[in-house]
Amino acid sequence: MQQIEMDKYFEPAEAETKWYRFWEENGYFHTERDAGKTPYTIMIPPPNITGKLHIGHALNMTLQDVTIRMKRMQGYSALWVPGTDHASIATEAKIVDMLKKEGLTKDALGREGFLKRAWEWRDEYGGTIIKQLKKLGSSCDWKRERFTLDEGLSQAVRKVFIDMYNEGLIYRGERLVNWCPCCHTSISDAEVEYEEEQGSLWYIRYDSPDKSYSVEVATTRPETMLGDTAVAVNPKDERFAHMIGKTVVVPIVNREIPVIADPFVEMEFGTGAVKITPAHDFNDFAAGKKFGLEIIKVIDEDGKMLPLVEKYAGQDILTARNGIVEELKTLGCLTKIEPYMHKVGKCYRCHHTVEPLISKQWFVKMESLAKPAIQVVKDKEITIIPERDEKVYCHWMENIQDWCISRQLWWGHRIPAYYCTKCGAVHVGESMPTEACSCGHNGWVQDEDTLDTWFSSALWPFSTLGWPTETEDLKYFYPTTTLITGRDIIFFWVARMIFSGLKQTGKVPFKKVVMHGLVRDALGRKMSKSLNNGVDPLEAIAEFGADALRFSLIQGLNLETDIKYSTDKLTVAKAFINKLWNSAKFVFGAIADTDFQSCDTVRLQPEDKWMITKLNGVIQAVTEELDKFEYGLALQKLYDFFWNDFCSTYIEMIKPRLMNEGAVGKAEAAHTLYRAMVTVLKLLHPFLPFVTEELYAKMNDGHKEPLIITKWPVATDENYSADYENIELLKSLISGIRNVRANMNIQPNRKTNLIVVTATKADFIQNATPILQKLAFAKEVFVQPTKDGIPTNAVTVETVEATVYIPFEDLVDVAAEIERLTAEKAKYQELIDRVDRQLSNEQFVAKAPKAKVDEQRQKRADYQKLLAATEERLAALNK
RNA sequence: GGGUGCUUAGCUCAGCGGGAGAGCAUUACCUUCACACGGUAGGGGUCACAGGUUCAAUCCCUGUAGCACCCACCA
Repeated sequence: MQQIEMDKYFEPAEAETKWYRFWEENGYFHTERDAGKTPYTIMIPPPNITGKLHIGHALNMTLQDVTIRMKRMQGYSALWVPGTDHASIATEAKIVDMLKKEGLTKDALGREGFLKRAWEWRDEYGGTIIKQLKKLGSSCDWKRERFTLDEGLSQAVRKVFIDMYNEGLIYRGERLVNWCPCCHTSISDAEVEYEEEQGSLWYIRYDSPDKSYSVEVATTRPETMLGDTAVAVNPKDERFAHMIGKTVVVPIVNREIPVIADPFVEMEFGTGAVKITPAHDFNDFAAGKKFGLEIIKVIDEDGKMLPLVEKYAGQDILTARNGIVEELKTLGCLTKIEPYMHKVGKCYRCHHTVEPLISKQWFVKMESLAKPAIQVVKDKEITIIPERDEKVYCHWMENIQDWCISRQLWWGHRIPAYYCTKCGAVHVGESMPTEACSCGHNGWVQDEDTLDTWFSSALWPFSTLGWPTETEDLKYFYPTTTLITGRDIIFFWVARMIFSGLKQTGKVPFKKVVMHGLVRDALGRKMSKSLNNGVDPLEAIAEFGADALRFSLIQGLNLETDIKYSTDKLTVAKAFINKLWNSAKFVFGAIADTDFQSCDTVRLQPEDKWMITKLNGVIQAVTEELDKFEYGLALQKLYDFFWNDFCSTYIEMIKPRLMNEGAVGKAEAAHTLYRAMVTVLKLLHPFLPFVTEELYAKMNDGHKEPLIITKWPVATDENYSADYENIELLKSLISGIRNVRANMNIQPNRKTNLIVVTATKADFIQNATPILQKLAFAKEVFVQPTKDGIPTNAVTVETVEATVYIPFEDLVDVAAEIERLTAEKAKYQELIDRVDRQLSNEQFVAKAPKAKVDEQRQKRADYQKLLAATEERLAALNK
């Protein structure tokens, strides 16, 4: 056997740079339409240009890359379109922060100046994130990289807005919206997160004008009372029946407001009466509309008090709240304060408390869009994986409210709406009207607002392929095949792509959606800056390599749950890669030394056939698991196969043949070894692209193509079940022998003769002598059909088809062997008893399937045989 | 308040109607010619709890508890 000159360990850094450049420069990531192939399209969830790669991106990218690399190898026209998202609100906030450090503000720069800075930001950080995606090994088609603010995508956005406006699906209205006073913009319902917070419940008494009766209300927000325009009670509530239709007076502002009755009021909660502030609460807004109440704004866009009462004007909410509570105390209207835990809406970007505010905004009418979007999922035109997320999706879609799409931000797609500066008439179109308004005035101004960032990403699957132009790419690659994304953006993004795709293209945007969980730390906590428990993927790559990071993210992965991640997983990954590296070194030596290509199947040995059988099994299993997006199981099956079957069993079994000149089937061993190694490299390539490509390049077998574009393995129909069973028997003999030797404390360097008694497997066992010598520490192996003439002083290993006798010579303790056999005997007896309990149960014999009953009978016979043999040995030793 | 899911070895996770599994960690032994980032053998689990269905339940059904996530206008 030749020794191959190879580094002791795989060096990731060098290989990663080398191979990534090689793949990219040779165009292996680039995909063109090919009528002879089936397209397989994945659109990247475009990362924001706000920051750097985090572990969640690493997981998401790895899963997409595993899938696209397999599909590429399977001969699909595999396209993975990359790109980035302008992320309006998040990016704008970052830029504002940056300006603040320079002593600048948005207003000081003006819209144009601000946008110039924003584009500079994009050029810098958009490039950074792309470089980092490449570090992971992502095989995206970079020639097709897109950005949500690209001209093409912007045109798609304008067209959608204009068309839907003309259809009446987009409208402008003055409504109560979620307002973030920090980001200074409206946000959609989906962008509000609710957090538990310790607050108080204040009880306030509202008297009637003549003080003949009064009503107490309970509120978590006393400051909004300045805008109260009614008190509501439940119509069934007799406590308040006498005052329904009458009035009470709001303290401080001394406004006389009606007492109204509506079933939405919970009689049991608080006092059973609720103050109505239509301008600052969704529930109250609805009630206000229903009862035609006046809407009085209390709080402005900055979260400051409006001048309803002079002394509170301009105060922030909490200051005003304290003042008002004090004043109510003085007036004697505050009857009780109790602590109260409640959920408060927070902005998902900046986590400031969201303020419901009356505002004129643009909305998408959802009802008609939601229905078909639910239908395609129910009809399985779109398969959501894991399946249970289907329910989550449908439930949300069925209860969807209109989508507020306008944002009071500058960074984004500006709304293509123009207003007459005289009469305010609205014109929606590609550009500013040149003609006069119907009022006769000719002066227009464009809407200042931009669109929700998700409005443009909703179009991503088709806008990236050239839509609204009916391009050839669009026809070929759309609908896309699979979307792989985190569960956290199911509503923000996945849902909106589905209804947008259906509406704009008449087709589903993708056929499958694969959703994965969040990456958490080892204790299951979210990774966050404040906890400082994050794992930096770039650091992990620097220390362990991109392959190791990818492996560590997939190992033990399931799509249902969040992923608990710890750096221990990187150590496991590194050990695996090391094992792969060294096994390859061994294989290269074997094939360099042998005319392995001249394999003759006639000379294949049982262990070769066993290996081929196992190989077919793993090819099928890995392919099936990956097609089900069971990445964790696919990798686990590969791991087990590679480590146990390939390395520990097969390589060890063929070493005697490879080491001996002229051994029977030497070329066949080398060939099977080669065949298995190539298959392992191919199956592992999607998971570990760099080390597998490096090893494949080092393999001196005359191949021309790099691994990335070789054919994915397919199982053959070779059937070697008899040989397979023989090797399984041999394995159990070997482990039995090792077991008793370890029990007897026999050192490995002490070889012993083996006498194998077998009526059925004599030839096979005799031929396996070199394997038994290597793996079972045998000196010589004698095979005989009966136990005639076997010496009494021997240790035994019993199997159903063969018994191994290991003569003692001098070192073995007879008493210990008797003890061991006694334990064996008890074990067999227990097994027999268990089977007997079943077989003596008439119900079991009568009702269980016949095959199962036969199986148990066979088991009993086998155990009985082993028990008898053990008893016989005991009797002999006891003499 | 509703919904969904989870609970299997110290940890991360498989499995699944008929003898409890893997990896890591741990114990003992071994530097044997690919690999000590290795090898061999071992220890460790009333498969959350309580009922039910069944000849048979870790696996199916119901309930309970704990945990997680999602949704929702009880002020």
